[in-house]
Amino acid sequence: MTATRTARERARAELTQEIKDEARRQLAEVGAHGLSLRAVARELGMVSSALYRYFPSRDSLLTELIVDAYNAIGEAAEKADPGEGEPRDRWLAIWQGTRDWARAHPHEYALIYGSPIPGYAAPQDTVVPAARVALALVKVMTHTELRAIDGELAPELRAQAESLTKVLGVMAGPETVARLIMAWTQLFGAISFDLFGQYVGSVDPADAFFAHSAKRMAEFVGL
Amino acid sequence: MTATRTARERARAELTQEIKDEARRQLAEVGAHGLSLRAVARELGMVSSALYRYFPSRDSLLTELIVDAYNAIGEAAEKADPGEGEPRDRWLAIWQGTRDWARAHPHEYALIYGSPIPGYAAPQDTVVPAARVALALVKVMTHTELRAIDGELAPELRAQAESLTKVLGVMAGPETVARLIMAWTQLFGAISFDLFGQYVGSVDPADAFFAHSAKRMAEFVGL
DNA sequence: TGTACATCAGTGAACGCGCGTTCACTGATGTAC
DNA sequence: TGTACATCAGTGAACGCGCGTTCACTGATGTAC
Repeated sequence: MTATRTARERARAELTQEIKDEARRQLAEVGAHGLSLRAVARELGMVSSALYRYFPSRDSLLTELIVDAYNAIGEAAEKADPGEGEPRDRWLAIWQGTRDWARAHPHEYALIYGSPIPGYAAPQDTVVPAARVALALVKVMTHTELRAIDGELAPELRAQAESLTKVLGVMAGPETVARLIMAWTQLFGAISFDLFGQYVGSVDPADAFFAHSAKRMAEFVGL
Repeated sequence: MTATRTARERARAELTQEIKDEARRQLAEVGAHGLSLRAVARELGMVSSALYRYFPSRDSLLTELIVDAYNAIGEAAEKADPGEGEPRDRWLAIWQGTRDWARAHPHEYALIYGSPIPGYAAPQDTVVPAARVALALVKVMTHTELRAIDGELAPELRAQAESLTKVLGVMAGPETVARLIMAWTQLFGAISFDLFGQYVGSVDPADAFFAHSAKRMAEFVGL
């Protein structure tokens, strides 16, 4: 009976989700290092050993949370992109959407863009989700007539840029590719500085400054 | 007897230093959250309660490590600055010096520029040391004829920039000040992305890319 | 210079706590015939 | 449709561990007269 088997499987999927949700909630309070299986189980009214039916270890739960967070911020970036219209407007929308998600989920953001967790090695599963925001930005530039930018590049950087050009399929010279990576760095640098408190005393609140950065970096990459 | 009293005080100062050094060493292995007073004491051949003669609590030890780290990276930036010559060269030297320190002390860097530690509130003591790198960059621009840059700024950002102009005593318009903050963000954004592994798959190793960023941001702020 | 006293560093035991993970188990859900 | 068996979810006790902090104490170092 497929229907009955599905019932058990559905229950399993639901509880797996509930465990992750509760873990995310606790993440917000105590951070990644403080996340405790026992506390999660307690909150769900289960005994701690029951969690091992769903996750083989604490690390595997953490890994799933990390992958989920990358996907969530990536999806936020993609959904913010109107997909048509002025490339510059699309670019700005993606910047805003990314920042909005980060501000709404500061601890999940810290989980993926903050300090690495010592003793924890990011598995291969995180590579593709981690690239989604960057790819959303690249996508805007792919179907666009870019202002050509020249510049001298060190041979090492030129090689890296040219290799990226192939992978990304972006129609741009190496200088532009390098600037694109700078823009990507600027995006997350600004979000991190804002969320981690470094702008206190200079541009806090950082909304206007962030919007300004988004514009300047659009120009900077030739949009 | 001043000499004798000094002996005891010197012993105290030395042990305080040894405790901090050992704590720094362990920080590199287990991260801030994993730093344990008992482990530090064990390693120094003391009993854990003895540490309380030197630090009233674990948090106070952490605070000192944070302040020390800000001062160390600030000093690295200041020492890298030749103090004379072409402003652009000084700018590049400061960028390199800052990154070099960060790469040599990745965990101390993560302590100050990584995720905030949940439940830990940075005390006022960190504000001044935290500004040293930024101030080193500002200093280069203070005694320099800058290329004037115009641009539209949102009123909120304009007000923040003008207020900063006064505090920093920098001879530059608000657009330039905003760009300076972007450069500062770019500097630490790039270091963090490098150290935290986000450049793997694109510009790893990041040496050439970082040097390139330093140059482009120098131009960007008008140097 | 010598003695009585005060300060301070370091000890060792204890308090009370939480953690990840394993394991043998019970009872419910699902499967095969 | 009914029965025998297999799978799976969740239990509860236990293992072995480390943590921050307190407290009464001993003995050495420094101070005042």
